[in-house]
Order: sequence, then C-alpha cells, then structure tokens
Amino acid sequence: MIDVRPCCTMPHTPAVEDTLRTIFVRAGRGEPVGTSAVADELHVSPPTVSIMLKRLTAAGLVQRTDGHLAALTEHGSTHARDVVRRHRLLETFLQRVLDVPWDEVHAEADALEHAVSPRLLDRIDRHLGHPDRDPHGDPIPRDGGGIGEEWGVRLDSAPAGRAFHIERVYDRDSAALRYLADLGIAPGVRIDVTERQPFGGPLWIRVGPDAHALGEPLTHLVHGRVVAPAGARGTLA
Amino acid sequence: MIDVRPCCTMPHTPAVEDTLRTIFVRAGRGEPVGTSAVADELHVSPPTVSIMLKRLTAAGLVQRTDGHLAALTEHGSTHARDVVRRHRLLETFLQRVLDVPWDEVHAEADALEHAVSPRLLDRIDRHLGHPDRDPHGDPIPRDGGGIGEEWGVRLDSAPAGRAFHIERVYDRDSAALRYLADLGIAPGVRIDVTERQPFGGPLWIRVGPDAHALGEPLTHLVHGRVVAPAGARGTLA
DNA sequence: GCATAGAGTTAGAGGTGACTAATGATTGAC
DNA sequence: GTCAATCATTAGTCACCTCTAACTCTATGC
Repeated sequence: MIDVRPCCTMPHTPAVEDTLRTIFVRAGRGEPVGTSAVADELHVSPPTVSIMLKRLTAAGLVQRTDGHLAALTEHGSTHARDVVRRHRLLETFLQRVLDVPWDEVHAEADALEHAVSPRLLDRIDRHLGHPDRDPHGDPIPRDGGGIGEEWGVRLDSAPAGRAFHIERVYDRDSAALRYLADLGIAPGVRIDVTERQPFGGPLWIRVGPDAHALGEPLTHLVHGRVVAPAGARGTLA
Repeated sequence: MIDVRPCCTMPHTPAVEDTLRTIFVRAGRGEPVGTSAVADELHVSPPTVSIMLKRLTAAGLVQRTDGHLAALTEHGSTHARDVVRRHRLLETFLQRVLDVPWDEVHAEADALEHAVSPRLLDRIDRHLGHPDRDPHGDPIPRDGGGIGEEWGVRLDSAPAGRAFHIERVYDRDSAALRYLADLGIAPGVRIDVTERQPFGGPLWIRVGPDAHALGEPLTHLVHGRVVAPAGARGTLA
C-alpha cells in the first residue's frame, strides 16, 4: 500500500529514489550518512550526491545535520519507506517465484523498483501472501509500521559456546553472499558458535549436521540473536 | 536468448528502445512509419521523434525512405526484436503469474522492459515454458526466428455465416480491450459471424454459448482465420 | 603551529530527452 | 493554379544526471 508517489515539489526519478533508499537503509543501520558514503553505495561521484542532497533538502525530504551529514525528514522517510518496500518485495518475489539466487536479487530489484506501478506491487504482495521479510531477512515496510529496522547482535560478537539465530544478512556483495550461502548461513538458520580464538581470531561454527570453520572473523555481515547453549535443543537438523 | 544489447555506437536508453519497438511493430503491421505516428504512439511530440530518428539513422539502426518514412536496418531490426521479445515475454508473465488483466499488461510491460536483465528474462522464459505468443496473440520473437508477424484476416472483413478463429487482438486501448473481453473475444477463441448488415452496418456474432451483438463494425482490432461454416464442429463450448 | 589527508562543495561541461514556436515541404481541394 | 492542411524539421530552451578539476574546510599528526 503506502502509496505516496504523486506528490512533492520534485519528481521521483530513479536517482532521487535511489538516494532516499540509501539514506534510509544506512541511517537504519546507525551508520553516519555522508556524501561520500552514499556516493560509494550508488556508484556515482560525490559531487553528484552533493547536488542531489541539496535538491532533496530544498524539497524538504532531507535535512542536514552536524558536519554535512544527511537525515531524512518525516516526509522524506515516508517516501524512502515506499522505495524500500518496493525493493524488498521485489527481492522476495524474484527469489521465491523465479528462483533468482540471493546474491543476484539486489541488483535486479534495483533496476525494477523504479518501474513497478503501485497496482502491480500490490499484486506481487498478494501473490506472496504479504511477506514480512526479504531474502536477506530485511523487514518489508508496510502501512501499519510493523517490524522495525533493528539489527540484533553481530555474529562476530556472538559468544562462543552459544547458539545463534540468524535474522539478517546485510552484505550485498555477490561473492560474500555466495560464500555465506556455501557455509549454510542464511536468515532463519541456527548455528553453533563452537570456539573462538581470543582477540578476534578465527571463529569456528557448526551449521546443520556438518561442521564448518570460518578462517577469518566475520565482520559486520550477519546479525541475529544468541538463543541457547551450543548444541542445545537439537536445532540443527 | 537474442542478447544484442552491449554493442552499437549509441546507448540503448529507454527512449531508444521504445522507438525501435514502435517502428518494428508498426512496420510489421504494414503501416507507414512516419514521425507523427511514432510520436502519437509514444505520447511525445513530433520533434522529439524527429531528433531520435536522426540519431538512430546516424547509428545505422534506421534508414529513411520515400517521404521521410522510417524503416529499420537489419541491425536495427535485431535490436528491435530483442526489445519486442522482452516486452511480450513480460506481458505473458504478468498475465499468467500475477493475473494482471490483459488490458493492463501492455502499460506495465512498457515500464519493466527497460529494467529486465538478460539473465532475468531467461529465467522468466524458462518459468513460462518458452511461450510462443503473448496475451494478445502476438508472437514472441526468439533466436531461431519461429513465428512471423503475419496478421491474418480482420474480423470486420470476415464473411457472415462462417466461424472465425481469433489469433491476435491488436488494440492496446484499455477500454477497447475490456469491451472485447466482455464479449468473450480473445486469442484462441472461435466465434460465429452470424449476420452482417450490408455496407458495413452492425456485425452480429456468436461467442461461446451466448449470442452477442456488436452494435458497430469492429475496425482493425481483431485478426484471425476463417475456418468453417458458422456453428460447425461444435467448437464453441 | 603547520602540513597534510579526507570529506564536501562549487564550477564548468556534456549527453539525453523533452517541450514550444516557427519554418519548410507535400499534398489535396477547389 | 493557388490556398490550406498536414507532416517533418529546425531553432531555442530547459531539466536531469553525470563527470572532472579545483577549491574549502576540518581534523589529525608531528
């Protein structure tokens, strides 16, 4: 639902929508939203973002804070949520209906999200049974608000000897996602953190019936909840 | 398949692709391809098309004939076929998988066709089982060539007292398509042309078990084949 | 305290796509 | 044969998105 597109003093071009979405997601993760960070994520130059932020600010969608950081206004947030909703619903659709692997859905949804009409998005939502989360575990915003953007504990901070319930996988890099998929790491999976070297050394985990070892510490990739002592409740079928 | 996108001296922007597709379809129907006709179909002004045609001509995708008419070169035709393939596969997908009514699929596909990657299109094609025709009966081009663009007899020229096998419905106007759907007219359907007034007067047809009357003559909308005397072979279940 | 690195912005420019208004060319009507 | 209508084009603008190069500002290091 959330249909908010035809309004505002500025047209909602793909570049505008991409910028709003990027600010929304970064801010949701608690990361500082600077010009260069957004530029990096969108694969454009900083001046391009600088100009866009100025336009968005003039339109009342963005406000600048502190040292040139950007934040969405309430109005901007409404529009950004709509874009994020489109993006995540499409990711879910692509994975569930067309078997697109989860390391590809982001790029495809990125292109499609600007071309989907509200009516079509509604059909997709209905077809999927109004899903809560996309293939990476990210919440799909909807009218009522619903699930928030909270991120939980990062796997690289999970204590050894406990089970860890994976809720979200942030990384969008294809190689990283394929690597994680190979390890069996995905939202909904429980893993045992069996051992950890002191001082951030290698992390040993058990996923499913097989034991896998992570040779390097996982950084800012996998988020979730510590739920029980490792091996408890026979969770790993 | 038909992947021909990364090549050429000019970028394949949505405007370029739309123009190529429009020329391809109009020419396929045997209609003259003039600047204004293309402009009408794309809902832009004639100068916009004029400039685009000049660029396409310079890029070797279009050649001008007679009085400023446009025709695709062999190279342009290859690209246009690719766009048409994307468009028609998407229409088919939207109708079959998401139940989008046939009077809406064109507009949705129009937006999506520029955002679908070759890889995703391949998945869609596979998911649908490599369909031959889209919801309007238009052939979906593929590598081997396959079905051509021939249009058959127009319903308004079909003789009274014969059955008529509908193959294609050209019109893209939503109201017209809904009107036809209400009458039961769609590709694959057989209808009896029961009576016709002389001099282009009202056309009476029978579709399915019910008799429907067309109050006005159907113009250039429905194409197909005259197959048998009306009422023969109990075709209308 | 000053130099330098990093981040952000300004300046200048180019490509694409769209418009309106005016001009040229062809065709059809009378 | 001329006039009008239709069609295509040219001219002149404008908005959007992107870039590189140069400049400013801030913070960090020594």
